[in-house]
Order: sequence, then C-alpha cells, then structure tokens
Amino acid sequence: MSLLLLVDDPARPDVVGLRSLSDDGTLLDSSEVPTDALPAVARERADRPRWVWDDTARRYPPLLAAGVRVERCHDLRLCHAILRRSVYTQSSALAQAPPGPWDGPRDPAPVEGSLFDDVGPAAVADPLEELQLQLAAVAGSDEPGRLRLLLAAESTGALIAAEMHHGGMPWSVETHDALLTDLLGPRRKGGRPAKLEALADEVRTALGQPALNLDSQPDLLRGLRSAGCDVESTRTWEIKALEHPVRDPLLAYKKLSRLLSANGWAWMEAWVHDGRFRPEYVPGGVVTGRWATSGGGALQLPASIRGAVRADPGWKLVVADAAQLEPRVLAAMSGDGAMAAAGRQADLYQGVVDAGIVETRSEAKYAMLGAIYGATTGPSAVLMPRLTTAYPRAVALVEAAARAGERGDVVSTWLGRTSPRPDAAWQAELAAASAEGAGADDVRAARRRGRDWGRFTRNFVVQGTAAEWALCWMAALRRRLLAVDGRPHLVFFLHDEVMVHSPAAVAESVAVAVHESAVEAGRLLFGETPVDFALDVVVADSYDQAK
DNA sequence: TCATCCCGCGCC
DNA sequence: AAAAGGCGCGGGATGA
Repeated sequence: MSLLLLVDDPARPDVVGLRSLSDDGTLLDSSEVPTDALPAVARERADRPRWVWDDTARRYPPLLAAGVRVERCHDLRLCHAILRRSVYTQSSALAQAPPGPWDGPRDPAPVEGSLFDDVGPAAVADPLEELQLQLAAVAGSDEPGRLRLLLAAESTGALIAAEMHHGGMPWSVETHDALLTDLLGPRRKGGRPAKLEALADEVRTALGQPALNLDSQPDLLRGLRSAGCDVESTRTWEIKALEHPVRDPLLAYKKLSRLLSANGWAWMEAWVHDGRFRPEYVPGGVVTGRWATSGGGALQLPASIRGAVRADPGWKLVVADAAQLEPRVLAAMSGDGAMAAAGRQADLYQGVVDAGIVETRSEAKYAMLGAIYGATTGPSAVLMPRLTTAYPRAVALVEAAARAGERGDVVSTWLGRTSPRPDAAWQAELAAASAEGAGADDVRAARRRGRDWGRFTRNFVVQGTAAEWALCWMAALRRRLLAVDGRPHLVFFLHDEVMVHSPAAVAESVAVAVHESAVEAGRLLFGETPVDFALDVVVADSYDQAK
C-alpha cells in the first residue's frame, strides 16, 4: 500500500499536486493535475492508496459529489491534534515544536486589528513536512501500534462523516408534520399551535395571572412565586416537586414548547431537504474523541420525532446500539474478569444483579454509572463500596484516573488520546492552596476544583476509549458493507449507535455485518479479551421502531 | 442593534 | 426514583 499526498500550489490555484510516498514517507513521485480532473484521477487509481490530505471535511466532499469514494485516508489535521497531546509522543519533534498552522480550529476566525501585522505572513502549512513529522512521532513513540490504529480510526471516521453528510438521513417531512400536529396542534402562523396555546392558558389560569408570558424565565419565576410556589428557578425538577394545579400543565407546556423550538416546523424547513437530513458531523469535536455536530442538533434528536426517520420504499433501517458500552470497555481496559463475566449475558446490569452485587437492575445501572462518572453523594455513591469489592480492578482504574486529574496530571485512553491539562487558573489555585499560610476557603475551593477535574479525567479514560471502540466498529462496518449488494450505507452515528440504510433484501446481511464488526472492534483494541461487546440490532422501517 | 451570557433541556 | 461526565441549541436577558 502506498500513500498519496494532496498538496496545493499557492502559485497555481487551478492545479493540485499529487505526491506518491512510501509507507515511511519517502517521496517517490510527483505530479500535478488540474483541480477539476482530480475526481477522475482518484476514480482511476487502481492501487488503493491511502490519501493524505490536510482536511477531509474540505477535500472529500468534491470527490463524493463526483461519485468517487475513497477507501482510506490520513487526515493531517485530526492526527496532528492527537499526536501533539498524546503521552506516547511527548518527546517527538512534532510535540515539542511551538504551535503552528496545524494547531487550532479548522477555520480560524480572522484576526481583528493590527496586533499581528508586523510578524510577517503566517507560517505555511507544508503537508509533506507535517506528514513526515507525524510518521516520525509514531515510529519513535512508546506505542506505535496503538497510535497507528487510533490515527487510522480517526481518519476513517472523517471519511464516514463526510459520506453520511453526503448521503443524508432519510427523513419523512410528512411524518414529521403529522407528529408535530398530533402533539402540538396544527401549525399557526404568528402564534402558538392550538394545543400549546391551550396549555399556556391553563398555566395562566392556575396561577391567576392572565397576562403572564410563559416564555420569559424571570416573568415565569416571579409568577410562580407570587402564586405561592416555593421555587428558586423554573427548572423541570423544581416544578415536578410542586403540589399546585400549575404543575402538570406547566410541565406539559415546557416539554412541548421545547419540541416546537428545537425540532418543530422551522427546524424541518431549515434542515430537511429532498427527504434527507444532513447534519454536519465534527469528528474529534469533543476532547474525549467523541464526535460533535454543528447545526441541526443531530446528536439530540428527541425520541418523540424519531418516527420521522423512515427508510425509503423497498429499504430498511438497520439500527444497532452497543449495550452498556462504557462498562464493557472499562472491564476490557482494566482486565476485570468479574465485570467481564457480568457482561457475558446481553444485559450487563442484570449480570451484576445475578452475581449478587446489588438487588435490582436499576441499582446496578446507577452504581456503574456512578463509578464511571464519579458520583460522590446520593444513592449511587452509597453503592460504591459494594462495586469496589466485586470489581476491584475496574474501580481501581477509574479511581487512578480521578486521582491523576486531582493532581493536575493528564490521563490517556486505551489507544493514547490524552486529556488536556487543566488551565492556568486551575493550576494557580492548586498552588495557592498548598502554599504556606493558605486560607481555609482557598483550600476548600481548590479541593473542590480538584475533585471536579478528577471527575473529568475519570470519565475521560472510559468515554474516550468507548469512542475509540465505536470508531473501530464503524470503520469495520463500512468496509464490510462494501461487500454487500445494493449499496447499504451508514446514515447516522450517535456515540454508541449506528444506523444503516439498506435495501430490504440485504438487511439481514447488514445486521450480520454489524455483529461481526463489533467482534472485530473488540479484537482490534483489546486482542483476546473475555469481554463481549453485546449489541441490540433492529431491522425497522423507522427509527422509533428501534428500542 | 448586535454580540455574548446564561438558562434550561434534548441526546449519549 | 436516584448523580455524575460529555455535548449543541434556542431563547430571553443583558450590556456594549
């Protein structure tokens, strides 16, 4: 396999340069092609190169628009971000260089004013030089194998993100409209839909304030308090605790009003075109390695409108989610055999109950999440000692991550994505609190911030490794889907869940591929592990039929 | 008037 | 029923 690097020529915007490289980054051959001929050149390459480019989000869409799919790539910007920070590459030239053009956001905002006018032109980002720095950083690292897997998974994720945006999620505006009309009442120009307006009236009547504006938090808070409700805010959990006639209509109003503003008709018109919802995915957009999205709120599609996600006629949706992914990942990372045994059955939480650790599934769930997120108070913290006894290795791993964070140290995922350091203010606070003669308030504040950061690092190692597993799962699935007839393709990804739009005739084959890919992901990350990565897989016509 | 802050809540 | 980590977004309030 060879590398094929794409470079711009600043002097000639109408052409792009192609550099053939060996695996170690040695330049073998150079050529130039007209920019508009690039898709044809890409299509005709028979040697299945790994494309190397600065930014998949910029380079891949024109190829997709021309009907060209790229098998694999190396996204220099995403890989740079990982290697700059990874504990495994801290001694590399890449990590030790001062910040340069590969650092920072993809589209940096223009610099205001003249502060930087006299420092000369910005450093030019030479992709060949950058690639060679990255390859050297990996080759010289403590864990080249893990990093290579991580960089490949991250880059494949970028390809998938572009492909999913290109293909779009099948979306029925008719169903969406029917759902909204059913829940909210018919759409009305310049006013609330009827059911929402009726609820608003009920609230105003219950409070005895006919002119109250429910959409103003301060007004609503004042209105509640003057009606004798003892609340500090207008949050749902405070309203729920009220014993007052306003409670139920207000809760209903808040719920529906949220639906209207977040995923109502305006959202539909802004984001759904030609029967497809096309959010912009942002691979690596979260520090832990999870994806973010920008626009459309694709990672927060409420359950109430998922029925609008409908397969095309003759097609199906194959919806799969990894069951209790984070506990399973923790069991694998820590080599905790007892926790792996609990996950031997489809429902890991029930496995914890069956092992006699706690009484109910719900307790098992909250105890486990408490361990991963760092619950310090409440019922879930009370269950921690039992979890520690039953699963000592798993708990020790997250505890060690928490302690590291409290000290201001960094932690890493299984494949080497490393957490950021706490900011300067945090470190200063820690230093001030440990200095001679520090006030009791300072010490308390520093302890609290330390524990906050410890909860972040505790969660980072598990959430981040789960994100790596999910990337490997999806990358394996993408490859397997190529071997299935009828072009089934990924259309959605949500942390531990994937959705494939598939011709009905091959949907069962896709479901098999989904399972096989999960096994492959587990092996890729952890080798021979006793941990099962269980899935819930559903073949359905619409998203609400899953789960 | 516009940009930013903060609240509140949807998802995992 | 619980408490905690990660996000994005819309809306009003706020302040330049």
